[in-house]
Amino acid sequence: MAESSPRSAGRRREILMAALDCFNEHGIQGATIEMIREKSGASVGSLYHHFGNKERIALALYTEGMRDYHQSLSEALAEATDTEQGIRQIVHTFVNWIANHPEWARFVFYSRTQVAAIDLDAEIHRDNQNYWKAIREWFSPRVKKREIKILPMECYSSVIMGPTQDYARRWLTGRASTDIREFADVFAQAAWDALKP
Amino acid sequence: MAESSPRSAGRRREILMAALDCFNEHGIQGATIEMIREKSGASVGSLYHHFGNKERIALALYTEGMRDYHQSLSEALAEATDTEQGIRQIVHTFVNWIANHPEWARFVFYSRTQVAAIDLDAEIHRDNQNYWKAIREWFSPRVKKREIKILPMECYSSVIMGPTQDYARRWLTGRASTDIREFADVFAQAAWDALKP
Amino acid sequence: MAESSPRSAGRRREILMAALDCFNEHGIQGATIEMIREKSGASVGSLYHHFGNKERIALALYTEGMRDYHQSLSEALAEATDTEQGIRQIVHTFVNWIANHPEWARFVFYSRTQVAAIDLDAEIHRDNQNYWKAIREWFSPRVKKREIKILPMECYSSVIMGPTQDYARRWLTGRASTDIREFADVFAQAAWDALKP
Amino acid sequence: MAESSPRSAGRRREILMAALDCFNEHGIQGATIEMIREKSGASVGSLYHHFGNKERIALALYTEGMRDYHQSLSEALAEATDTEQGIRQIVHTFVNWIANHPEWARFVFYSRTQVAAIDLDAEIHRDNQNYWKAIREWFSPRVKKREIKILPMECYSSVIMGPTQDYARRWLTGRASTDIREFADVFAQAAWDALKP
DNA sequence: GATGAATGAGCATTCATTCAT
DNA sequence: CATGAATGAATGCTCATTCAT
Repeated sequence: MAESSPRSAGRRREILMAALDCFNEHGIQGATIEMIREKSGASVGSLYHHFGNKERIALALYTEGMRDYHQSLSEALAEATDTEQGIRQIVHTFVNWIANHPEWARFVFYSRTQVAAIDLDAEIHRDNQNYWKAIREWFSPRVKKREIKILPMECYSSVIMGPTQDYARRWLTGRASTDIREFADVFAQAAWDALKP
Repeated sequence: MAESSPRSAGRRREILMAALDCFNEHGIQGATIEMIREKSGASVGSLYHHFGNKERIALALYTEGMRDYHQSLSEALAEATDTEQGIRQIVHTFVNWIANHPEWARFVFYSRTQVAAIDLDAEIHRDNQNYWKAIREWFSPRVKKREIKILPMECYSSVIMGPTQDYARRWLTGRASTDIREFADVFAQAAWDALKP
Repeated sequence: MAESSPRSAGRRREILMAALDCFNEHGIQGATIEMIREKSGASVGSLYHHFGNKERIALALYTEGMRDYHQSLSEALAEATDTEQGIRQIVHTFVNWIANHPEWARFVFYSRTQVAAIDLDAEIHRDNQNYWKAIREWFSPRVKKREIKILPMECYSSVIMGPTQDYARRWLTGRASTDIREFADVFAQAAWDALKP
Repeated sequence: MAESSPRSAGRRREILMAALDCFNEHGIQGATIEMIREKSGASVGSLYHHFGNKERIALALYTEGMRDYHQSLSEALAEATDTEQGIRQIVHTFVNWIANHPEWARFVFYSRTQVAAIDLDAEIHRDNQNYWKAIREWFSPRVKKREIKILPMECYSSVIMGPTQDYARRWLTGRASTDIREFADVFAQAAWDALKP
């Protein structure tokens, strides 16, 4: 009663975390309610009480994960003093977030398509727009001042994040073994090399 | 590229192509035998006669897709005279293959994890090893001759293919609209910039 | 007809009325506690506090509905001076009650079987017996005095009420559109025609 | 293969008959697929193979039942030479059909509302229109020739069938014990009394 | 009296797979 | 090689009911 029922807040989180594991191990479709139930310790009814259906658990997971990442990035960009440092920060923030939340990162990478197909509300889409708006606001003036090389608009994110993302996918699925943090500088450098005027 | 092999003729091919669409639209798990049956025009019995079970349809699709791509790449590398041209060829070959087989590309990108979980035979794994061996054979001497910048081994493929791959994912799922071929040079340049000594 | 009894006041009545709508729309089995909760504005706990379970809501509804109708009929018969007028009164009272309480009438007609299966207490059965006893007491002397045509005992109620009841069912479910009151005389006449000696 | 697979025709019928019993005993909603499966001896999959879902079993049952009854009535009317005999035939045909197919009759009477709510295709509605059209074609000329008393159009069917229907409901649910056939003449007479000019 | 989170048995339905023809 | 009826384990989800606050 005091400040958000601790009981149910706990339940909700327990369910979410159990679902994260299950979805990563079996995919959203492959994971069963029963698996999530067993892992979370909640009852089936409780699962449905809190989320309504399986897809909405996935949606909540995706949304919360992305918000957490977007938050980290915003804070990093806010602190970046010059352009080069900002670009490097983008890569480092990404790498750190992945390393700190590998399960969440895996889910977000590998379930984007499926989750997007679910998002009736277009909640994710809205979140995404806000995110890109913030990114653009940081970039625009720097492109104008020619502190960043001119590229087709649609290529920037791929050029900056592509290598990191590719390695992250491999690392998160065990196809690459070296901790991604060891390569953060390599990828940050690659990004800046590709963008410096 | 060769004329369709006799094994792939008729019914078999129809089923495979129908399955490709279904898997891309619903995922391997989400697609049902009934969907594939309807789209292919074959009967349930015929599906099982040709492939044994659903997973093996996915496996066949993946294997054939990858082999076709590997073939293209081998041919391209064989023709590449110098190192820079080779690196550029890698990107261009990738881009062209994606543009010529978008449905197949989508499947291969988005179902890798699921298919890998299926591959009891480790057939894919073997194919992959052959592929990487060929790649290494092309690269090694050029790294030794210092025609390519020294990077941690595990980073090369991410640095070369990451941006292209990232854009390809966005394009194939409709999140980016400009034809990937228009950016082939941009990504080839980025790759070479990152690797030139 | 008396002012709502204290037991029926407030919450209890709100729940009953909400349940009536829900039962009519979805049937007793098809209506859910959640529907009744939403329509009544009460909480789940409150529903159970007042009625114990879903079936007992239906039972209460049926019992109160029937008692109200029986009451109307008793009063009507008490005022009937001669036999023909009495028979006509029976039909008119029925028609009026239906027209004044269409929702209640629908429930009572269409849920009789289901409610009967519930009535552990046989409360309804007892009510019914009292009702038929009263009817018989009004009829018997008139049959003896030959003021009513002799028919097999079990046929009387069907002959008197059948046409009205049939039309009522059709009207209450929208299969007939003309207000049943417009035909009250037609059906009263048919009843008397069938019974006059 | 010869003339409609006897195997599956049998299955279909077995399922239908099992469902009829279950629906009558528990209502459409109350009957479970498991009950029908057990009683019919078919597998769950077979049930769904033939009917698609539970509601469509009910629909098939209703449709086939009504068609059978409509057929009987058509034949009876076709043989009726004069008007009085025709009216009596309507009642007798109804009584006989009920007595010969009591389970089917119960289902049709007590599930009409629920089945109507299911009938997306309005198949029943179409059947019904054909039925009423045939009835009207028999009646119209006789009303014009004044061989039948003038009543409001919507009242005819209630006046003719109401008493029989009311008794049938009571008999089929055990609230009346005398075989309905014993009263066929009583109800036929009542109908003709109400309609003779 | 009121509230609503939690429970879990029960249900309709799906779908990969088999096999007789 | 082809067909499609049959199978039944597995699954997502519902909903009456309880009970701590």
